[in-house]
Amino acid sequence: MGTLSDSIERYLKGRLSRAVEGVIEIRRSEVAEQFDCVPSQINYVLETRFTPQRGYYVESRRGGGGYIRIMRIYLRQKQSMWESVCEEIGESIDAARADSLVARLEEMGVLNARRALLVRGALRHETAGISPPWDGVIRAKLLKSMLSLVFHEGG
Amino acid sequence: MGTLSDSIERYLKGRLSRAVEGVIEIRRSEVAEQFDCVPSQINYVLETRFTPQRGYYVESRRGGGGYIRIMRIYLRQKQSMWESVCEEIGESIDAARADSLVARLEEMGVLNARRALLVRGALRHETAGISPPWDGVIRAKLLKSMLSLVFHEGG
DNA sequence: CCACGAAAGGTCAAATAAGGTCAAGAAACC
DNA sequence: GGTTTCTTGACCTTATTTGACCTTTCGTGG
Repeated sequence: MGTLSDSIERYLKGRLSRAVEGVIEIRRSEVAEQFDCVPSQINYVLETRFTPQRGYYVESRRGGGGYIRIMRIYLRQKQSMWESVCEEIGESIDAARADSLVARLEEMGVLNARRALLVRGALRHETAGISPPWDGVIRAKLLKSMLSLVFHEGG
Repeated sequence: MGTLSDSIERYLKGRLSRAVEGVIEIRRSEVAEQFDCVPSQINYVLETRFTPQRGYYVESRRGGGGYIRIMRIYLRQKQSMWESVCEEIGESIDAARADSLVARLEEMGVLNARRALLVRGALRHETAGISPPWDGVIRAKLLKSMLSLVFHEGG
């Protein structure tokens, strides 16, 4: 199912979710061997899927006894989360950053799969054919409006 | 029998109706091959027949392991209301018409008081300082995006 | 000390594998 | 006959995989 990168991503997230403290330490070469791929493939997965934008922090050390440490970053409570989300969106946001934000909110359980899809769909549909820099401005407005419904619903 | 596009549409809807969760993932090139046409034909079918207005959401990924994912949103009796609301909003809508639409949806129970307030707030806030005719266009996009979340929620 | 080699991980670019866009021409429909 | 919808193809953008080459760290023998 999916690409090699997807499998590695799933594997790492699986280990992370089972890890206390939300931190794991891996050997790049070991993971590469497990998935029968070149070591730099692991870097690729880390760079594309474990970014700060998506709520991960990665650090590493080279040399003998080297390692890669992956950390899950937990966010604050709902009230301040809405504020920080607004701040992150700002007056304009590009498609990639918007996507990462939606992915992160989905992983955090703020958006279920269905809503995440609707949000992504609306962002794409409503900004189609609009050229920079206005697409970013409109995307920001749409995102803030839709998420305001989600964050402020219920109690 | 209709056109090639009709056949492709029927084929995709057939697969969708048999899919659990109402989601399918296709390979554009594979479907194109099945119907012996160019790949971009698939895009045409998706753009013209699988729109949010009609209750479908499409997303895709390029590159290795790329795919096109199509989701059916079930609306039951609300489907026609959603369509007519979309039509009423159109590509642009002025503040007064937007307000009365929101009021009407609130009276009908589609929007509760809290949400109606959020929608009005977002419309006002996000179009403030934007001069005609763009305020109307943005208002329309905001309204459709927010209402899509409301209309398409639940099962 | 210090140099050096082994043991990590890092970088970058090429090759490959998708899907997207757009406009021109053809067909179907008033 | 004109308008709308469909079909095709040339060209574009993005994502993944692989490999050659680079840098950092640690331990050890001189």
